[in-house]
Amino acid sequence: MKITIKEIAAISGVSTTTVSQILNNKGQRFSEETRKRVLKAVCEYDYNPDYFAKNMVHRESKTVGMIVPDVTDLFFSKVIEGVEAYFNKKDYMILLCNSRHSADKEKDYIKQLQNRSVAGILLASPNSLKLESDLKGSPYILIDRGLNTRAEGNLLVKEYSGVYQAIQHLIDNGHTQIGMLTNESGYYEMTERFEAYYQCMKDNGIKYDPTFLADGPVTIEGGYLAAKELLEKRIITALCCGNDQMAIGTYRAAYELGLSIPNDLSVVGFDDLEISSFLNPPLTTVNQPAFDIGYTAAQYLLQEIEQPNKVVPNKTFETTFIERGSTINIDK
Amino acid sequence: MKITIKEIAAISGVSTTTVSQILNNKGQRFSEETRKRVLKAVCEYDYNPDYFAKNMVHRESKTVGMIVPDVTDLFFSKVIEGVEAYFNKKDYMILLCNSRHSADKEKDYIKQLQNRSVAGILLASPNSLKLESDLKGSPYILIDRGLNTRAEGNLLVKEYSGVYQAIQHLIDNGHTQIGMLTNESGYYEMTERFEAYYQCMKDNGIKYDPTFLADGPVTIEGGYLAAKELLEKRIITALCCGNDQMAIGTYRAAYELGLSIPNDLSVVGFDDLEISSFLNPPLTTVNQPAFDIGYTAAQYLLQEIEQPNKVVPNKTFETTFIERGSTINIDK
DNA sequence: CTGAAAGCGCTTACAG
DNA sequence: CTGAAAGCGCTTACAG
Repeated sequence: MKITIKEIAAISGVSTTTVSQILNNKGQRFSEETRKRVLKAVCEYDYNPDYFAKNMVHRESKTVGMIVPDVTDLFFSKVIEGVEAYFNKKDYMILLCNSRHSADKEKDYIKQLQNRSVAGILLASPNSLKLESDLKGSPYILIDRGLNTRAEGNLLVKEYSGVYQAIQHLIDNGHTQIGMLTNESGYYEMTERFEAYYQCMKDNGIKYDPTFLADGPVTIEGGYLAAKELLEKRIITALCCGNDQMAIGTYRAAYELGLSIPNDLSVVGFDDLEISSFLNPPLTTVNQPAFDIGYTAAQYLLQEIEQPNKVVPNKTFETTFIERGSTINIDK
Repeated sequence: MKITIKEIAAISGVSTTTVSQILNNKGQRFSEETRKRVLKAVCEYDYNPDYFAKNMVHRESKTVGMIVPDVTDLFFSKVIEGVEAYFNKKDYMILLCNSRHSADKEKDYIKQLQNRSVAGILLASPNSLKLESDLKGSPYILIDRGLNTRAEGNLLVKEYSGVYQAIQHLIDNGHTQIGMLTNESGYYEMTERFEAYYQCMKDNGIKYDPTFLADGPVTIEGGYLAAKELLEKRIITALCCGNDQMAIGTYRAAYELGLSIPNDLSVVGFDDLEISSFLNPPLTTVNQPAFDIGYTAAQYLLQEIEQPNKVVPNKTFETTFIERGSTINIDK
């Protein structure tokens, strides 16, 4: 068992009150002599106040929970990195929960986290709207979820304008047969991205054809399967993928079907993962600042925790279209 | 504030002892009637014993710490997934720490975790040997670190035989000018992989040439830079990369230098990340079971926690050479 | 079958 | 300048 404040007190010949006060820089000045004596004992025996006992009285767990749909997802792992970076500076630690896209698990995790008296919860989930009532009671921030029922603390990403720009770019380069890989399981941003695709086509007078769409999980494998299905059935010159991971899957599908990117097929993604610029050819995509999103979410959550009455601002993150080698001009 | 056991007791007109006993299925049978009454109140007010108070007496934090060098690393995120999958079943939660490859940070994290009375620590680090003395006191398992000073609980991966096989495969296919991308910052497995390369070359009578080596961080970017440096200075027909991420970087370097994979350059990686089979061409690599490694590490740690006197076995994970499209036979 | 009391390791009024 | 005592919310001997 670890050494206790009582023992430190005994060793240095003072009361526990004194030890506690000195350690917390509280109360009146103690004689330099006793301070030294206490500090020496503390140091010597490597005394650290017990976390649980301390929390019994203070109720500051200095812990937040973070729930993500998939830790191995390249976008989310970058978000986690941002969250961790901020909270680490603030002496908070993160209980990481991997929900595997399951709303039930998310619900369980929220419950568990609340039972542990976490100071707050960061939730990244397509189901977050349904879960907001469960979240009540603890401060929380929703990540990767534009709209929610609150007026503040919303982190928005310009999904729409990013994709719109990408589609416009394709059209400007002579493409009209443009497909899209979507995901209809409830990710708000996927809906936004589709809307942008739809609207941009429309604005350019290109008729919308639902057979140019394929749906699948937002993973490499999901993109591969969706792309394969789509490319086998329709002839298109460009494909807008729901995210970079799906684009990576598309590369493979194209390869297997003997289509060369970008010559036979232009491809654009969304996210601008680190890996995307290393693909062959480098992926044209839309950048969103994953690390920053996590970092900011963490920052907002801490504000909610520490200053519950202060209004948490909303924040909109820019997206940037990045042209690389996977798209080509097909006008003669 | 949450509702307390005292209030539940008051509401159901019994003592806190009774409530506690009933909730924990302890003690003598209580009359069916009082059980019901208590349970009803518990349910109605959604009472949950306070985590900290409970721990004050039980000291079972049901929490483990996990320290990884980089959460965005594709190998580690897979390991995390495995760890989480196991502990979630066991009602444990994970405090995730991202050390960013810094030994100082690792040390801090260990300290912090211990102060929080975690039940155990999972450490993935090239510095783990140096840190073992800090770890003393809590149960721990080292991940991704073949040898340590302990006789038990070692997780070994057959790094050596995997790479040996890969190199032999290259040689059998006519390659003799084989380069390697290494990392000398202390990762045990990187050393193992290099050793295998070295030995296999030697066993096949190919003279070892240190200029066929390039060193760099075990990331995509690191692989890109190292490969570029190497490929610009030496003509080689095959390159063995320290891991798949470095191989991905190599694809880009080759692309920029106008080298076609596999025609101008055969490439092999290590890890068999999900993404690797989707590369263009699909990467020839050596599979190691990242998820399993995490899962098993978690399992072993839990055993150490729950049965401190029982010997934790050692376990060796197999690696499998997987031939895909990035290597070619260059014999006529 | 049930409850009063002690104790887990801290912190914090309060008193001197 | 310092300490005795109460209290945080539980659980667990112990007693009846």
